[in-house]
Amino acid sequence: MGEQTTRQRRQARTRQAILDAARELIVERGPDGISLREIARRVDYSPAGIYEYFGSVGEIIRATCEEGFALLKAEFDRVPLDLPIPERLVELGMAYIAFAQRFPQHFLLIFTRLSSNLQDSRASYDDSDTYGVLQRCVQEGIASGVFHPRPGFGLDEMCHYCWALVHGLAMLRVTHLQHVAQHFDLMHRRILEVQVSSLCHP
Amino acid sequence: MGEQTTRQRRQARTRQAILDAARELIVERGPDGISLREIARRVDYSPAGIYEYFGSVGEIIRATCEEGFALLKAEFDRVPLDLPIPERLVELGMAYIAFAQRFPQHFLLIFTRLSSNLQDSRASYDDSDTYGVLQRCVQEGIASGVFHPRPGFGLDEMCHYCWALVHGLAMLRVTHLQHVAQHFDLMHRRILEVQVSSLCHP
DNA sequence: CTGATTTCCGAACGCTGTATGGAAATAGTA
DNA sequence: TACTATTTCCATACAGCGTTCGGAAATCAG
Repeated sequence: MGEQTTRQRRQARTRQAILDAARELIVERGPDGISLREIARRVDYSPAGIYEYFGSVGEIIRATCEEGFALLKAEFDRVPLDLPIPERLVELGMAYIAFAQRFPQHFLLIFTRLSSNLQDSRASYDDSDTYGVLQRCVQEGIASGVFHPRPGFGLDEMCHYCWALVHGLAMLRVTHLQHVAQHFDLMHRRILEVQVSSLCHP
Repeated sequence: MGEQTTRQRRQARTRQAILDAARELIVERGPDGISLREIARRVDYSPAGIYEYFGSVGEIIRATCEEGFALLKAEFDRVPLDLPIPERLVELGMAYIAFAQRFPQHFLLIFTRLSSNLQDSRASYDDSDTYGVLQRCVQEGIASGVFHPRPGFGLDEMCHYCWALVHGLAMLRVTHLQHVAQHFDLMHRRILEVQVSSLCHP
């Protein structure tokens, strides 16, 4: 049993080393720069040796994306829970965008490569309950009477509304506007404030 | 001179055949499925022969994206100009989303591969003035007093607000929600209506 | 018909992900 | 400790990719 754990620990350490190399590679070269052979070089393995730990390069990408979701969740957790709900919703949105700006390659990997990967393996992934954070915030806003749902525009629509906007803002920032030096933070905040206020007034 | 035009016409026809093959390939296999060698096979050329017409596979992608922008512009042009401005803005957004749903591979190519392509060649691309359509519509709304700008939330912010939301809705639809059978059209419309109304009330 | 130019391709280079079969290292057991 | 079984790891090979280069073929201009 102790020996088994020794093996498992070694296995886990190697797995993590592979994921670390993958993460560095993504940061350096972007989503297209991921290469199983380059990862193998960095962890001093042969290309074939990697297959003992991951079944394909797609699995490595999936695992790296899950690490990314954990990072996003960490950004969410830094938003104070005692903030008034409208402000909290704005801050959650800003956290989403901040994540995209701080880890643009991770963000792009998750939202432009993950889904095309999954249609092959049909497997799911762990998003660290990031959507749940949004959902609970909006739900709280509705329950406390701050947000006003109407027929055909309830919790689901509100959540999708919020998610789509911050997703669009973040995505545009790291793709089409990636080379624009201007700071968008203030504009983003103003936009989010307008959106949140549109949830308040019926 | 007549002979020159003969050559130029032949050249243009071959170029178009290459782009047609590229477009079909994208539709069949998605943004990752583009292959210069497969394009060459379909137009009965050798891989090296393609380089007489395009300097790299990146150039083919750029040209295909520009074709995509023209398609998007065509969707925009189907929106009646005599519609009241708020409804017109909603319809423009729906047209954007409709384009993404009708040509998901084109949409993904444009908004997830084009920008990573361009950082290499530093070159620009023709977006068929699609952003201009949005800008003029919002501008008209402000000028006619339907939309109410405020300090720190003027034309630019409004446009970015609108673009980001529809972009997020469209992107989520064709990536993370691509396998959800449910029809999102009604939800999208409701969301856009809420957003546009938030531009009207100060 | 001749010379210049454009068009096209065969071959090669270096890169990629992945499958296979067997060697090396490690583990459990007698 | 010695033997067997399992896990770990790699050399090799295969098929694909984008791109470059040199020269052949076709087309053009004079």
